[in-house]
Amino acid sequence: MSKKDAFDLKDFLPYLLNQAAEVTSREFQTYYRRRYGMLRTEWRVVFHLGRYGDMTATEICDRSMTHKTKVSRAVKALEKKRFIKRTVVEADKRNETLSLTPSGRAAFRDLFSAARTYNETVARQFSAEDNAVLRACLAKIAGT
Amino acid sequence: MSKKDAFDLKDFLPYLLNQAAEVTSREFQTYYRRRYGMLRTEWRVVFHLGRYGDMTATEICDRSMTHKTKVSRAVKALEKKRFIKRTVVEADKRNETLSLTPSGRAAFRDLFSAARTYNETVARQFSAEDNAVLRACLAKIAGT
DNA sequence: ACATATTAGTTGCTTTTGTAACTAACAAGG
DNA sequence: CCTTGTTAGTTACAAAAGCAACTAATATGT
Repeated sequence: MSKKDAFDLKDFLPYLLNQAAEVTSREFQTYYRRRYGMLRTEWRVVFHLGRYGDMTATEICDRSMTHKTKVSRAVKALEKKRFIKRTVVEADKRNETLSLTPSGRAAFRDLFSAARTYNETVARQFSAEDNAVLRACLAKIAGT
Repeated sequence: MSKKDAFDLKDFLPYLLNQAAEVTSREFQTYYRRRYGMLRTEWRVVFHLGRYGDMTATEICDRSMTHKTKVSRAVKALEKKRFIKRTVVEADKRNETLSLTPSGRAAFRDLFSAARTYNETVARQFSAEDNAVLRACLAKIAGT
């Protein structure tokens, strides 16, 4: 973006962000997809339950900024694959607490460590300072 | 990602990148969507033709790393809206040169300047150095 | 020249996502 | 209680994307 007219697709942040997001998503996808037949939102749900403990679908929506229909469908699919189970909350029967089954927990442990490893292979390309800047900028843009 | 076990969704680059990409895409989308009824790939096609001149669909695929079916459908839609037209290349009748119509050119000028403005509002949040780091990291991750 | 491979682009079918309308459970004011 | 409003979650329908098979044109090796 040096000169006035030299505005290029590669200078356009929405484009850059999309390309980068697509590359990393595709790469990591192979783990949860090939190995567990999960979709991205399903992996996110498993991540939340495994990392933060049992919670309701709405809590997952709030924490991961994901729309409730996406989470609803992910929960249904994960239940069918026996990775999670639901328990209606007696005190308020609108709520269902979600929790991992043993095989869900096993999948989580595997994917969690794969995620850390993958994350490090991406991060290793950059210096510690650049990594910090990158993460801070992304978090700010994402509005977190 | 400070301690060994403190690996969080917000430390996971594919997640961060996706969130950031989604926010900016949604924001900028309103321009081409509301004003011209375009989809993202359509806007990319218009951008390419307006910024770099006439070219074929395959060239757009290569330059924007977009799959050919997406471009094919975008071209069809843009043609229907009278933003672009196609001309079969006589030397090799498999190729079609795409070019903007007058109203396509007008839309491009408008969107091009909106894109620059939007880009600056995002970039303004960060120092020049951080912007450079951000862009370099994204470009590297995207593999460009 | 002819069988085979490659390239440009399209189409059909399936999967995934988005939007909005819906049910069921609960809350709160009168 | 009973109307009105909210919240959790689901579902139906439409829009969009992915994938693989397809047509048509050209290139290549023999």
